[in-house]
Amino acid sequence: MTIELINEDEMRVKIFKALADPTRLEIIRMLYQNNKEMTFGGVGDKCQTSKANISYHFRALREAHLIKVRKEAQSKLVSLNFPIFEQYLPSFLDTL
Amino acid sequence: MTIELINEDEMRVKIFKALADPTRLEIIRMLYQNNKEMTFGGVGDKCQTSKANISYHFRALREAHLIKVRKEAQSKLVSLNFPIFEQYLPSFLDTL
DNA sequence: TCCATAGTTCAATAGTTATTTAACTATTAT
DNA sequence: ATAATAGTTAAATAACTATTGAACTATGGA
Repeated sequence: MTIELINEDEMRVKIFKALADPTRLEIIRMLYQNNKEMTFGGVGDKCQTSKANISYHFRALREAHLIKVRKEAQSKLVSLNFPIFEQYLPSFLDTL
Repeated sequence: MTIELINEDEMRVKIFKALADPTRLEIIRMLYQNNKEMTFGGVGDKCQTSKANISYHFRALREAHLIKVRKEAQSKLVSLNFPIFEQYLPSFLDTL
């Protein structure tokens, strides 16, 4: 567990890069509209791309702190990290 | 003057790409805080990079419809396109 | 007309990003 | 122990992005 020391604009750049992709926008929208935790697989099934690619996109979202992930059995459960959206993009989710 | 036909998510991707850069964030913040039209040169002077590069960044912002530009004499005057921020990123500017 | 100012465009380059395939780890069930 | 399920990692590749310097266009002033 390493500590990241980045300033607010670096954070914004990371967040905007993470959101600047159709697949990742689709994931965010899915999580917002389902309004509950989903498995990586459950999300990935609805995006037509490889599981390796989904894993790549989840990493980008996680590194931007836009999602929270916890492990349960073989699966990983993912949900939106609302406070980050509140801080950096208030009301954005409602525009989706 | 060509017409662009892009859907909302393509628009979001374009906007997020445009904002995912420190120089462009700096420009947006400057325009927001100055709260008035500025010349390209006036903005560029405060960003330490070449005028060619500033021109490149302004193009990215303009293509994402985040700024409005009008020509006056030799100069170009730039200002924020508030309705787009309102539609796609409500309240974002206030977080800067 | 000639010069200065304000921006754009082009080509080159270095770095980054998205995607695929294949091989890997971890957990659960038989 | 083996197999199935769920996800990660690595290498390769193609496409895209940011930056620079030089050459260019357009406008205004001496």
